[in-house]
Amino acid sequence: MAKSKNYWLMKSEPDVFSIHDLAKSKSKTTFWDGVRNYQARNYMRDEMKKGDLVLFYHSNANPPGVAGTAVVCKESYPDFSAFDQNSKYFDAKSKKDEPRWFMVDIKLDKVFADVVTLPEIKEVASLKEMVLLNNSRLSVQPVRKKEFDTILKMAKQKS
DNA sequence: GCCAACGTTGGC
DNA sequence: GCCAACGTTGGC
Repeated sequence: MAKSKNYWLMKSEPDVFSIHDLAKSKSKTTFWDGVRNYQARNYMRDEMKKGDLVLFYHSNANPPGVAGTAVVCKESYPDFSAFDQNSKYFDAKSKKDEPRWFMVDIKLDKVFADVVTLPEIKEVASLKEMVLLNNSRLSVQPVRKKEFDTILKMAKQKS
């Protein structure tokens, strides 16, 4: 029996790290450092599995929206930026022998020809229950398969 | 740049 | 354990 995949949405500010930065990264892969929210951490640490699919969301962007997809290619391990005093993500409370923050690696899947924008997502009745629309501040969040597929379809229709 | 929503911190 | 104060996120 094939194991079932989980679906996620991860937010990044394109001024900091956009999907195009991911496309330019070595092996089109990056580590998702800097998450300092317990709920988001728990999803990454406990539930994200290799092969899970991710909607790559541009927050604080014009327009905000889903810019493409990625795949989880390495399961959770300590976020080493928390140990680095020179990092803006440094957290003295995260110890190497007892890390507080975790991250995963993701690899680019597709860059959408056009961003599926937040206003477009808001217009779709079947997407009304997305965490994105109901807990706008959570930067790593689960997405239902149906929602993931709907957004892929919207991206295709635009291209 | 504003500000609503919400998570975190810390005094008590 | 409550909750006020504060900081951050993120849409607009």
